[in-house]
Amino acid sequence: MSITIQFPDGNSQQYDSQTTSAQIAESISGGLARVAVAAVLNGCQIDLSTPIEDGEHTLRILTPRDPESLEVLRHTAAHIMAQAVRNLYGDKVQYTIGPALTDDFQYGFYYDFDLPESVSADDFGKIEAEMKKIAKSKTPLERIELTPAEAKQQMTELGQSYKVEMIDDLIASEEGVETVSFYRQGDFVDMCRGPHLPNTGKLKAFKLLTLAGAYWRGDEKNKTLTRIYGTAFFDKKELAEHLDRIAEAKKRDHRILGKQLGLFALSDDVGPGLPLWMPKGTIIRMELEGWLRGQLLKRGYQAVMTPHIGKLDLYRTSGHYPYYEHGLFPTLPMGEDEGYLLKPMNCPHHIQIYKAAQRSYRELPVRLSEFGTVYRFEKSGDLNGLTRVRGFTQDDAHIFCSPEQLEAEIASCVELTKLVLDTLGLDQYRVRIGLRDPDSSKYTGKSENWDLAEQNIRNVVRDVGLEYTEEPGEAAFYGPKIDFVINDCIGREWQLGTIQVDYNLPERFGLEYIGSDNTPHRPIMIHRAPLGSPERFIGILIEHFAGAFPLWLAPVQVAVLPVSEKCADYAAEQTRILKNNGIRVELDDSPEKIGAKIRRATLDKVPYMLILGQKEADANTVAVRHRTEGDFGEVDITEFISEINAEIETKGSQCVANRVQEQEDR
RNA sequence: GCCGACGUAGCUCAACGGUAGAGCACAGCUUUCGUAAAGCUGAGGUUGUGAGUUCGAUUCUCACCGUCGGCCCCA
Repeated sequence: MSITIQFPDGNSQQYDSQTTSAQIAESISGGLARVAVAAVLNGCQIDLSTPIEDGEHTLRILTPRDPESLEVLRHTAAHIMAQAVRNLYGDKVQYTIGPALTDDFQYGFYYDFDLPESVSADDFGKIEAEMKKIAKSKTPLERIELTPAEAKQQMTELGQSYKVEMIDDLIASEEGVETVSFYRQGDFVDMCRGPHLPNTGKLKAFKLLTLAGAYWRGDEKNKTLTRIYGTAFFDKKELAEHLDRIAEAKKRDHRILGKQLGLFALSDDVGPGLPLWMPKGTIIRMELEGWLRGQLLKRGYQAVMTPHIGKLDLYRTSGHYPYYEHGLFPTLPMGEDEGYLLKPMNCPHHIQIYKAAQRSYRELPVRLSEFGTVYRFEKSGDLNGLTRVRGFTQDDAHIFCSPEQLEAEIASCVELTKLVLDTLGLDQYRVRIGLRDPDSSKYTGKSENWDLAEQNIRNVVRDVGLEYTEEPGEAAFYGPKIDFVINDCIGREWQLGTIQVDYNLPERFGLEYIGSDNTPHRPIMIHRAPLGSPERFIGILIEHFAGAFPLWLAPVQVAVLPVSEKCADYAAEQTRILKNNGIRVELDDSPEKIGAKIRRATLDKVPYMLILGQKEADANTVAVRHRTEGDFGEVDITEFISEINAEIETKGSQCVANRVQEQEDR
């Protein structure tokens, strides 16, 4: 008997029974055998040392060039780290899981341990040293397969209770299992699916990055394990580049830039998670909100305003209370009354506005919009700059419409959200459809309504041609939603825009409109927020632009920099002209040298600087300098104003830098 | 909330069991300057808060508050 192997190039080759992919690689070339990491047999990843069964197969040898190889490398790195931790902290260490991560911006792998003593990041040096020792030994990794009963017995003997639990789960799983695989490297054995590197010596570039707590199985009722994150690459240069990338990304952090640029502040005295908008940050918000208000008017929204608190009972009706009690600020007591809540959502208030008048089918859809500030008691450990706060605003609106109107309205919300992202150049987002988790009881309303709403959403995203993923369990408690999810500077995901279809709150609140048949009908609601929240959105925006906002959003659009006090009057006059033309301008009349003024304005990321000296005063011109493009030369102030106005109005698609570039090209 | 780390001047950071220092920023003076940092002088701190150990704590211990990284959660 023999095996027939078909290679990716289409060629086939016969081998003896039980040949391994390592041997096959060797038969192709010694070079391939040296760099081989693992193999893919009939689409499944296997170890190089796995003997191949008789028959016809396709086989691909993985080398560091293949993307899958990184996963194998990092997975083995996690095992080597586990062995290092065992060597240092002894046999009382309990092992749980240690997966490779290939999509994460920072981390390449982690391992969760239950440790007999506490470990801190200061210990990384000695763990890394131990890992280096293990790598240097070039110990082969050997796969061992046991029956579940044998595996369980061994793990029980070794006191590895988490592994015992995992084996029990494997046994109880629907498919059942015939074997449980382990990997041995020297005297260290860990239960693992594999595949792994052929030996530990291939791990040459790695670094431990962070230490964190993590609940066993992600359940906060369980014990907190110690998670160590690290990363690994095939060569040291890639690792160094990766670490540079992380360091570079961290410079965009909105919490650092927000402080440096004076955009917002958080004060211990006011309270955690309650951002304060400083004058320059407020400009960004007002510009963004003003633009969005204009878009809403065009789309037939009506602006409303509602108070920050409401009776507790309102939220019982909506279902927010007591379901979300853990996420609410405590009730404000009110004598005989049940008390009031700081509103965690605007929808109950908007619903009352809908209810405050009799509604006819002729006036649907009713689109009520409000930049409504809400308060949610986020857990202290969850707070994060502007991206996770306790007091924030939603660019909220609730659309009340008929079933016939619903999908067009959803589509319009998608269009608006995309317009917002496109206008700001946020093109790296993903779309998530949050569905209810069929096994959970946290959702309100009838199953038929949920099915309908989920179908409405699918219809729209398909029509619009959005790429999306469906994620059960991500729905709001009253309805499924379309979320626009964006990464921050270190790769964490944040939900910005959201569109939620809701058949349930109209029912809970008994909403109606009179149809053309002169009988009452129930409207459907859409909850939507294209920014999500200006706080979070601007937090992400700060990182997206690295603080260098486009002209229309820039807190200071033009810095006027007189070369010396001799031209102070001319500079003041030009400043006044710009101000009168609605430009946000700052005059730097400090007794600094021009280089220092330029430096200051550049660090403040002011888009345009006007350098004004005797020459410009004599010629009645301004010398324009761009924060990144440098000197643009002299121009008449009226021409400068019309150019930057064009850049402001077109949100940057037409800008002075382009004009100058064109001139240079000519 | 949980695990871990951190908290010193407005900011970034240093130092130390004997009550703290630099750079930038700030103020005053000098300089009036041409495309990313002029010079001098000065002011600025109950070392997050509270307790404990100690002759003495900012330093060591504990608690609390806050921040950061994860976990859980996210209407």
